[in-house]
Amino acid sequence: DAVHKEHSADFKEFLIEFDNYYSTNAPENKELSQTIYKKLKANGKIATKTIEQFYDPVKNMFLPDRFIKGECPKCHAKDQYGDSCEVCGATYNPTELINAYSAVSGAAPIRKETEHYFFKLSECEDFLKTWTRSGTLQGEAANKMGEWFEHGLNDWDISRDAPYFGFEIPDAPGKYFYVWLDAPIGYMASFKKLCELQGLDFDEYWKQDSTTELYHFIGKDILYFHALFWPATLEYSGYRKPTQIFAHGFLTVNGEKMSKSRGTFVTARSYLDHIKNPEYLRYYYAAKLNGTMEDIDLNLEDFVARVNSDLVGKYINIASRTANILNKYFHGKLGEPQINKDLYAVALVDIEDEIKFAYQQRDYSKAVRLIMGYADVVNQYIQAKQPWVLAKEFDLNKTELHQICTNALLGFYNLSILVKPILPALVKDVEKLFGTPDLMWDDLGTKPTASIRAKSVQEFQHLMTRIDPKAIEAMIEANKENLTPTPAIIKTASPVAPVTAPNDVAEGLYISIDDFTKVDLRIAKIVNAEHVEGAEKLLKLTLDIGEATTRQVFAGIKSAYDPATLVGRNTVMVANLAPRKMKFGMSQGMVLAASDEHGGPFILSPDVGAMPGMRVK
RNA sequence: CGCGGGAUGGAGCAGUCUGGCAGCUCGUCGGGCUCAUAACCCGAAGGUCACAGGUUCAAAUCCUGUUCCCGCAACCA
Repeated sequence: DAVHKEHSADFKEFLIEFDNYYSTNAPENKELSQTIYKKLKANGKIATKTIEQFYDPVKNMFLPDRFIKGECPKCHAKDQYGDSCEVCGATYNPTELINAYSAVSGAAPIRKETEHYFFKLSECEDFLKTWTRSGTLQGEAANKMGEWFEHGLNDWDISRDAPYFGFEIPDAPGKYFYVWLDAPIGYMASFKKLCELQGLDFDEYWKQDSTTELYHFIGKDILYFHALFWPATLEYSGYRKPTQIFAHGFLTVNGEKMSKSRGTFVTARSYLDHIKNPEYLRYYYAAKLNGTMEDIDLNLEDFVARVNSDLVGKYINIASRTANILNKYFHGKLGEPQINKDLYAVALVDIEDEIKFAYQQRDYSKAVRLIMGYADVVNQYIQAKQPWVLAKEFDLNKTELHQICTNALLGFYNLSILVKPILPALVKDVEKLFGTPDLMWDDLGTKPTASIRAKSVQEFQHLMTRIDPKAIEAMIEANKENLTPTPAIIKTASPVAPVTAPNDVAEGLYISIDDFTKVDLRIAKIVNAEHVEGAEKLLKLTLDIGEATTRQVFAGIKSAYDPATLVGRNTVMVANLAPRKMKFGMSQGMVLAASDEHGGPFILSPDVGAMPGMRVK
């Protein structure tokens, strides 16, 4: 609920509107998920298979592969995960592990049979091959699908045993739908709610042969679910499929992954706190986005330059420079609007359709290039006509002067219509000034019906101000220092928050003080920290815990820390953890750090006075 | 050989599908203008289009190979 609220607020402030912003945890979703499941079952697409899985007898839960560890059956390395050995690289089933134990409780898992429900995806291969190549996906996305077909499609395990969250499977007590079954069904559920609210006919939109167009906008990381499982689910439960699926890439900042230590882990909230105006960012994204799956980069210097020169220097400035003359000489009234040949008949008509097409292709960067080209044309027009020269002999040139300013302002009016999808709030202000509410694409080239009002002229100059680069710096600094995680990363969000894994393990079990004292926690001084060649997440730390020799520990904190800033710090480590051979060398302990889905890791710092080697208890 | 994307003046990008004089914005330099929010207009410098080979009258563009970079995955004790 808290996350839902934060997302709602962020979307709203970034001027993203929903007819119905809903949750997957809704009664409509439960009902639809169960209905769809029953239809799939009636169509013979559901199978049950009894599989043998490890079970934790202490926690009373089945253990996913990655929660089981044991000795590698090939090379006999200790403490290997359930799916593959990191020492010799072998892959195997968890059932093959020697002396397996639960990573949750440490207890020896017992092998227990359990019945799982499968969606027979293997039978959908022909349908999916046709569907994914029927223009529903981008080229790159279709290529990616091709890979999966090459390997052959496996049946999809759609059930999870309790304890799990979500919806129980009908007639199968203790069995729950895997989240990715009901997550996309959430789209339908949300729409169903909207139908209730607005009296729409749900079936008309979702029936098999519905002619309504249905589009999904997703990040490329969840393509698998939306382009394979989802259409197959719909096809065999008697519903219509998406018209098209648009996947886009990830966002990097200054050419790299977002990073806490560099302060480039920019959340929607911290952007709003520091930069304030959401339309700067909307414009910048639009200027960079195209219809492919490419990642885009938020280059902060470029961001400031681009917004200031394009939006303020070119576009807004047209209004500013003309409105002032109108105010001074014509009481802020527009002249008789007429279609100017140079500005409209030639320059705009030429690009109007091209811009429209670019928008339709989701090639926003192209649309922006064309629009700004038109802004140049208008500025050049003003320059060529030199209204300030005409104004010197006002009586002689009155009519022409008025006409020029009117034409230029009409250019601004048309520009505003062109950028409205990108800058809705700004254009709303423009509409007020012209007295032409709800401008639409078809209004291009038409004349504003009302003259601007004299008292509004000043407002033209305040439509948008420049970004102060200091605000960017402040935001970066604040994100560096204030490592308190703020949720809701600016990223390519999916409409329904996908849930990743079950982690709500049943409560009620305590450890004894003896169990706790088994853990030897020590204050450790970081005497050296360095990057590890070839490792994406690891830093190699050399720790002094008051012993004769230092400890070498690999820690997965590279994403959040610059090694140089760590050297000399004191922190807390587990000193009696069994040494472990990692890909890059032995790790002799573990550094403690906090993290959750909102952020992290954050390593711990003792209060001043703690010395290396002191026991933590 | 795990998968995908990329490499084009100092920065950010277009152009590649469909081969035909290498383009846009910012920055720099020079000039103009003064209506405008250090804005706007004109001009200049700056690129062996990552590298090597091939096809062609002609290659940034098509083909082959190589290098480097980014994202995913893996490593997170």
